[in-house]
Amino acid sequence: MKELIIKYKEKGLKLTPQRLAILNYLDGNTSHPSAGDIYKHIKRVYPTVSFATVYNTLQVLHEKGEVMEITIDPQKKHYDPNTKAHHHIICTECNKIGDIFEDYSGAIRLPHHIAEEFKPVGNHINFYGICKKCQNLSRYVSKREKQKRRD
Amino acid sequence: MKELIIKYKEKGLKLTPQRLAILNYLDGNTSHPSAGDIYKHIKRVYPTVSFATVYNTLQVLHEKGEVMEITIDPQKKHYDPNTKAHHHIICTECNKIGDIFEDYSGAIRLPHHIAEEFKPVGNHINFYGICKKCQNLSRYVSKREKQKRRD
DNA sequence: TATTAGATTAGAATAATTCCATTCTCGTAA
DNA sequence: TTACGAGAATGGAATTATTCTAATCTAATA
Repeated sequence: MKELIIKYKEKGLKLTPQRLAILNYLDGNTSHPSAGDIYKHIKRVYPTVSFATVYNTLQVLHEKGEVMEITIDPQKKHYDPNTKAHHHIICTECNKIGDIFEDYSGAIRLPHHIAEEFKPVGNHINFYGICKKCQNLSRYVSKREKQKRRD
Repeated sequence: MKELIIKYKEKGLKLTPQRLAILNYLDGNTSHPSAGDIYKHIKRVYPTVSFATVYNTLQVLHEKGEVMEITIDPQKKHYDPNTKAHHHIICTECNKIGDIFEDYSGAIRLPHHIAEEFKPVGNHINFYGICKKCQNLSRYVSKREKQKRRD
């Protein structure tokens, strides 16, 4: 976190209280929050914070390579402050996201004819599964009802 | 396509002109259209078609396993009538999506501790790259300007 | 050909995200 | 310190994707 603040300053970015709160919330956070999750959390401390600020900050952080934008939930983006290359698994029932730090880089090379057309810049594996909790719930709760339980 | 119609009927679904138009548009389509793309196209033939019909049809097709929902573009879902397991590459400049039919299934096994928590149901690799066209364009066009060129 | 389950429609509602104009403030230079 | 200016925060409107709803229609079959 300290380093993040320093890095932030080095890049000529202003450290406002709102930004600090967002940085603090993200630091070490493994819950893969959405912009809305972050907004809700920051709002507790800064009730006047605007969505635009959250999005702006996330955009800046993303541009600086300080957060990962996760495209795994078709409803919305999620964010991950862990920028070490890794992958994710999402529960198809409750949308809970888990981290996967296995290194598959050697195993998922692009086929030649694709590499000829696209200059590769990265990759990300979306795994889909059903988490323990939902495996149990699904015995008696429909998916629609579980949808309602999502925060 | 023929088979799809038959399958469609077998499942007790009505074959309306709008649905047929959507099925026709999707059949063999490798352009990974979004719901909006499909809507725009069908509207030419059925000017009164509603977005709800497009979404309904896509949902039905998806439930029946006849189209793949692609979560690679954070802006919106894309659809792929090719339901053979495969992966995708997206151009980070123009969002063009390409297919990758390489089989990586043996190479991307879940780590044990994850497999213990999640019952696996699938996976999908998102590759990111810059397509030929954008590699050339990028010599003199900013990303913002290219954004505007997206259809 | 009448029936009806299921499909279509327009439009409203919702949700995520972006945009914009105004106001504010952090960080620096005097 | 203090004043300044670039960049940041704000509220609210606007956009975009998607879902919902209630009324109307129609494909398929009896």
